[in-house]
Amino acid sequence: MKEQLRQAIQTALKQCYSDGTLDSGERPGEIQLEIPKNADHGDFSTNLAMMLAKPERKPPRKIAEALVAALEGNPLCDKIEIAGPGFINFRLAATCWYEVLDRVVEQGSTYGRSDVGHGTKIQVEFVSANPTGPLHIGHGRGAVVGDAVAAVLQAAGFEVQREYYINDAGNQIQTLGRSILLRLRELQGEKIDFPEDGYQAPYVTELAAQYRAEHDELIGVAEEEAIERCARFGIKEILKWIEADLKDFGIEFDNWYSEKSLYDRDMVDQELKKLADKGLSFEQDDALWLRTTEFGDDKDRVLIKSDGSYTYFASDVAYHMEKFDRGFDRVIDVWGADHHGYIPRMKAMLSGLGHAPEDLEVLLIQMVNLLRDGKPYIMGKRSGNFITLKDVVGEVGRDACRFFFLMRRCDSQLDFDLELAKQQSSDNPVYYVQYAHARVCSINRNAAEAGIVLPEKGKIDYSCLELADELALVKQLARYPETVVNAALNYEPHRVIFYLQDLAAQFHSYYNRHRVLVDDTATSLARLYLVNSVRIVLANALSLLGLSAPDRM
RNA sequence: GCGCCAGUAGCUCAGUUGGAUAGAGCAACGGACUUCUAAUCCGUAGGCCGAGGGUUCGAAUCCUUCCUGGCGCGCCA
Repeated sequence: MKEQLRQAIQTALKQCYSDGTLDSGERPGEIQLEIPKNADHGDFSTNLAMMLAKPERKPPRKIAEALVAALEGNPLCDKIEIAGPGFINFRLAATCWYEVLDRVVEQGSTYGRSDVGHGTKIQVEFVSANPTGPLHIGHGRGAVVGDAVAAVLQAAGFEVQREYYINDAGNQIQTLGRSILLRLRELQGEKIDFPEDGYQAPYVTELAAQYRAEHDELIGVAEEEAIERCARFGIKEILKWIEADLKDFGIEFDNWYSEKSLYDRDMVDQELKKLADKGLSFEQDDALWLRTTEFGDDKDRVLIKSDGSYTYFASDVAYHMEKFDRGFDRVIDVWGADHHGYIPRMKAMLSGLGHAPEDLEVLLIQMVNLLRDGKPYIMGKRSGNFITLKDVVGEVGRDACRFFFLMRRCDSQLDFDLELAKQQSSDNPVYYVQYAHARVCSINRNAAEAGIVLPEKGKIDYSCLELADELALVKQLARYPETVVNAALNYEPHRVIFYLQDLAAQFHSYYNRHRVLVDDTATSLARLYLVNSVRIVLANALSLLGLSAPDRM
């Protein structure tokens, strides 16, 4: 709809240039078309005349008049007005709008999908929590946002892979292995002085008990080997928990990528060598450094420590280089905001390799403050005093939890009060939206009972839909595809949530004001057609975000 | 000290990428169930968009200086 209008304006503009009405020769960039906040200002509005005022050195209203004259008689528009300082306001013909309903019905579950991505390959890496313990609520937010970003990108025609990066190499894995081993010895009757820096949480003891039940008892096995076996066992089991918890939350990955496998395949050395060959790294104080300061970082960074071991950064660099080797055009990382200090060095590394800065997009997920009854709930992995994601999903529910995380832009902090979320669950916004869907389903059941069959595409009398409420609903439906595209291009899935709330509100209002099934059959059929279009779009948007669309509530 | 994010109604947040009179939800107050599901709707009230300066036809939005809150600034992971 919007694009058709844009085309028409483009044509009018060309005409003005060719007949000399406009003569600066300076062409504007993209024509900006927006939906005015105030409905009196029409369906669409453009500031084109004001943009041209300067290069043309003519008053904006004069330019607007020329453009309007060139648009005269266009079948798309009912009314074109010049307003304010030089806005051109368009009111589209009602028949154009009703075609949207046919489009929704025809496309069904694919309505809202587009191809603006042209199959560009994007990888979204998210969660990537260390496999040293269960997921907590902060991971949950990153998980939902990452999943939803991937989903809107897919809907907009990008080719998307969801990946989880497993940090299964490094010190924290040693710590996990040692912690399990010590608990195991404790279970075997040894008296153990459990270290401060070990993982103290009860699940470590559970893992030890499970290990004891499934394997031999590691008596007489060398310390280092014993730790290694415990660590591998722990990672394997914990990853099972993580995968299961995510699945219960509606999140599945296309690929689980192991950090350790980078070392096993000698990828880290290979990628570091490429950097060295390009002169991007240097040796100093027995360590190997990456020259990130040349590309905007405030400090050079160590890749290999003076003791010969690799930093976490080294494997991260290799990992990201390898992502592009795998053929992705763009890479998105979803990180906790506390890692933001890492961005400059990662971008510096990529610039050094000739990538554009926007090839890597890092989405920072701000902290989730977990509260219970308004009081902060302090969590620490070691203390064992934490509520897992699984607990929260079980307590609040999957839909409510996902909805809550998607309601805000990810770069603002979020208070999550467990009691509040539970207590409010009856008037939680997610139910508001789902209720709209259930209501249409209910109308459908009543219609079926009365022997009224939902009309096929285009088989209704549009003149029955003359209420302002009805036209407004149709216009809202028309906006859905554009909403998805904007959510994708800006990595902002919350736009879809707000769209859903707006659509549901309009529907509820309409429902309360007018009956769908009335005495006049033609009107009933037309309205049934309309509300089912609403239902399709609600269902599409809900499913896009991994939310259910219940038939009854 | 330096950097990143935020500051919009009493509370929680949107704000279509610089547009016209800044919007929702909750909380408050007043109404609507004999009618397709009241988990709903209608109405009232609520604002110096953290503060100052700048850019222009036009700023919550852009630039700048401050203020407040959160988070970072390792040869840790």
